[in-house]
Amino acid sequence: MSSDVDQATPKYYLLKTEVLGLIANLRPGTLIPTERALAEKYATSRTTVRQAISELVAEGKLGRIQGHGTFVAAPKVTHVRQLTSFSDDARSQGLRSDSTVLALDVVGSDAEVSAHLELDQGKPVTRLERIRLIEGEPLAHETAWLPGKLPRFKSKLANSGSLYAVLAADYGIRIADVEDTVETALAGPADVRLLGIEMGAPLLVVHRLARDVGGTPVEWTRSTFRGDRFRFVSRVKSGN
Amino acid sequence: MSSDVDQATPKYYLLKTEVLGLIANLRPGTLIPTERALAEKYATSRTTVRQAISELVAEGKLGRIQGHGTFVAAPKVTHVRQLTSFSDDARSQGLRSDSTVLALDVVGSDAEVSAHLELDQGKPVTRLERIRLIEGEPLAHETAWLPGKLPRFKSKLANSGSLYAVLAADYGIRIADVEDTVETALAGPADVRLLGIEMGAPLLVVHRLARDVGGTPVEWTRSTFRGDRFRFVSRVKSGN
DNA sequence: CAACATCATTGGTCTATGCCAATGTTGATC
DNA sequence: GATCAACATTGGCATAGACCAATGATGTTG
Repeated sequence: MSSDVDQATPKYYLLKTEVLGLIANLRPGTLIPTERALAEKYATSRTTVRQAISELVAEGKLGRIQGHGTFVAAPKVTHVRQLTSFSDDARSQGLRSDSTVLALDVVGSDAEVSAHLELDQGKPVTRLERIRLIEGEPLAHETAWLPGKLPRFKSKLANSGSLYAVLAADYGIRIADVEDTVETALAGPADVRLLGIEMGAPLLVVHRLARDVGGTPVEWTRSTFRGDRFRFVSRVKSGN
Repeated sequence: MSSDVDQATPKYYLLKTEVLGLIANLRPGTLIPTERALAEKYATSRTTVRQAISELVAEGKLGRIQGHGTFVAAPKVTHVRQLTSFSDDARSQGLRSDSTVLALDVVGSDAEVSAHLELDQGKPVTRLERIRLIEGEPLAHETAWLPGKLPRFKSKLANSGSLYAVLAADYGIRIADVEDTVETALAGPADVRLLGIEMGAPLLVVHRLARDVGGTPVEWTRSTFRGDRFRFVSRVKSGN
């Protein structure tokens, strides 16, 4: 029967608020006190300090480097998605965008890919796996599957860097319709290795299905974005 | 020397994978062993078990209730966003949608709201704060700000439940363009209270700015969605 | 039989502590 | 002066244990 909200606020959450106040006016990169120092200052245990710090790291407010310290994080990068690709988006914001190709090959489609591309399982699909960087920092891990084989795809992609531009210019494939799904996930060892984040960090997992004018699927992509450095923006205009 | 795999992957992550295997073929709602039992079974401490379980809860794979136990979670709800609203989206999927109005009043716009609605600070705006439920379960906390006062807004909204339908039918406001930004956050005490989730759970925070045909902002909304039960879907069609 | 008090169980929070891994500094060596 | 080894510092992982809070079963009582 009793109203009972504030009484129950755990100490680690109060500490989290406290640290937020500490860093409010600090520039990105500024080191904050060590975990052991904070534990002593606020008369608590290092475990409790770590729980507070961990959540602030997961939210993108702090960063930490083992052996170095914990520091104020840089503001989030904003990313715009329309019918454009990653590289176009970045360019439109005046940001330097790069990508590292991890794999570019033709493989047999598995159950998931074939279902989305509406192909029979095992049919050849072109797989393009890339790390996407903005301002030199890895922000996303992206794997795209395209139906069939694309002749001289590698060299053409190397020139442009923009998948959608190559598809349109060299293969006559025009994207007419995309559907994105966004959900949260937590970073595992593979994400840690590829994106340079820490275990358990929140991720935005985006699946994109693109179709051409006739409604035929032409691209199925799974992208993993750093949740701490990223905002997903979609603009929709009424067709009426 | 060292066996390299042990060193690379922390024990809590191995345990996480182990538990994923345990629940792979279990129906939602099935209780898994208690934290103390798991700690004993895998010869580890309860702290380590909790770190593994906590991440699985954050990912929406498990749920837990204090005093009761830890159980397999239900699959995610899919949510479609176009130029539609929450209620329309749910209906199109055959899901029962409700909303609880927490606040419906006229307030002076603060700095953030006035900036987005392109008003002078302090100008009156209509504030509508709601909890959104699907199938009786709270999934989102949503606060919308609309420029000015809307006569008889309360009664009109009560009839329809759909904000966009009311705006169009009763006030002649037609949305022509929306921009959504999506980012991750972690649940604090207020989110815990309103959405019935646990501290530190990942959230999707969506800001929406809607404009009419003339480009005038007509709605600024901040929505907080449960990251564990939700997928954000946006469909974009080419206007070319 | 219904209502209530009791109590064991289970998750939630916190402490205190230890060792490992990565980093950066200090100082010896060439 | 440059190089490299040793060491201190800092975050990362894990243990063992304690107490609290919510839940649900058990048993008592009116």
